[in-house]
Amino acid sequence: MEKPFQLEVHIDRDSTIPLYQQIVDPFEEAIAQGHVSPGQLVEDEISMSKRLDVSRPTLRRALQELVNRGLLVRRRGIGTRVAPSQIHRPVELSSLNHDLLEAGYTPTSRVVSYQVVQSEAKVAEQLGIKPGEGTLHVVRIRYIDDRPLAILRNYLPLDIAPSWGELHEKGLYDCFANRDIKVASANQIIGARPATEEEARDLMVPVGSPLLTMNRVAFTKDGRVVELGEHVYNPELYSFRFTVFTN
Amino acid sequence: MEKPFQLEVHIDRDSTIPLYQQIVDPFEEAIAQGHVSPGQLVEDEISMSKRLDVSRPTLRRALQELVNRGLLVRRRGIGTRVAPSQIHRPVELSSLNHDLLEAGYTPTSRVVSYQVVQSEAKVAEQLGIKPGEGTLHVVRIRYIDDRPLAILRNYLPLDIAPSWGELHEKGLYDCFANRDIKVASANQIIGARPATEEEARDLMVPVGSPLLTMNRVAFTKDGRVVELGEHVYNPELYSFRFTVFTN
DNA sequence: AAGTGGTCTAGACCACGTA
DNA sequence: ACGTGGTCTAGACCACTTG
Repeated sequence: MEKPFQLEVHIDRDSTIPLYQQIVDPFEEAIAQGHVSPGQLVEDEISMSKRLDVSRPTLRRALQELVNRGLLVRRRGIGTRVAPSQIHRPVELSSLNHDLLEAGYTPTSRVVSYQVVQSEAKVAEQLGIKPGEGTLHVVRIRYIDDRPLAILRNYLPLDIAPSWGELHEKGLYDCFANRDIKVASANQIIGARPATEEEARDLMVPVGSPLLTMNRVAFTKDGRVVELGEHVYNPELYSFRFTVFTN
Repeated sequence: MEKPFQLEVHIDRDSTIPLYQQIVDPFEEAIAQGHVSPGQLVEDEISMSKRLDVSRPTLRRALQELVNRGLLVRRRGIGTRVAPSQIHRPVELSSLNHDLLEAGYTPTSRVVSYQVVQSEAKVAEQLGIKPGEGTLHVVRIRYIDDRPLAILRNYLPLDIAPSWGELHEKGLYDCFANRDIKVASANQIIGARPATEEEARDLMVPVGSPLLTMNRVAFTKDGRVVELGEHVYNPELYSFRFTVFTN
């Protein structure tokens, strides 16, 4: 007999937060905090729905969400278990950026260029505006512990463009949040190429040394383009980590 | 008045395929085939559930799945629309690999090394075996149109290791499929670094030129590690493209 | 046989946006 | 006021695994 994990949570039926969300969030937190061990059996959905006094479909919706995020594994006839730790605790590896952040260093950004330019054909097409129309071109350099980490080049629609001062103080996405703009999805392309002379100077690396590149087009859920990014990273300080799920 | 799109689909209640799946798949196909325009309004869920003779929760489940995949956008009080094309038709850009595939060239692989080795500490830890235990180490070179595209280095558990001949004929994941092994998730790390002498020779690029690297640990849904990959790509021929959704 | 998760139903009420 | 999607319920039946 294995003792199943019972999530301790109080459901507030007067809250505006959906019931399933009131289960998902604490459960995710419990896993993140290590209050449940990876691989541990979880209380079955019938008991849990009775105990928390929600309907089975509602509880199932919560559990399904956690399965989608890779935190739970369910097997018919067997039960529900917390996913093995490796899956939701991505490998620690060599990214100085990550190490420095863990060590408490804070990243800083410097705006090195901020100007409205006529959009070239390619940029205009991706932004969904006419070629030649104005767009804000911003170049920032990101540092961590005073070491240059990346050059961030962005094209932004003028009507949602953050001010210079705003950008200097906060990240781009914080500026968006202040305008109630939520990025819902983004197309990304990751590649590599040699550093140009200017990039080498800005990042303090040899000319021609490898750079990690990321091009991004970000959308709101309505499909509006809000950001076009062309970023280059020093690969000795930065790498991309993520978990993919197959369907 | 805008005419909403009505999905033409026959629901087979005797099929073993779930009803919602019988809606998801054709809908996805209809969007991929361009039978619906991006941004086009979709029939509301009440009408659609009546028309297809399924319950509203069942239809909602299908639509929600399509929303999760970024194919539909729903707004309360407004309706459901096909997502803008940019979101589900990722940018065409400079990847010779992609171009060559489109042009009909077929990729080939050559197994350059196939041997059982004692696992080093790091490899053993990631594979979930004891250090020194045996593991199959495979090195392949992938070509496209006779140009070397990538060096694929893999460590595999011995009990699911494909034979040399098998690997030569098919891809690694095809070999897994033959053993009824389904990869459910993978942790990936993408970075860049200079080519070593050996890599430069294999990929026919200058020593020290930029390479795109991808390290992957692949899991079954039970959390079992089935593959450990250390791949390097010629960045002039290959890049990673994907869409991310924020929650 | 018993217990698990997977699918499906018919209906209710609510929140939001438009008119 | 109306129509849209969002949430929730109580219960049914099925498929799979284990004892």
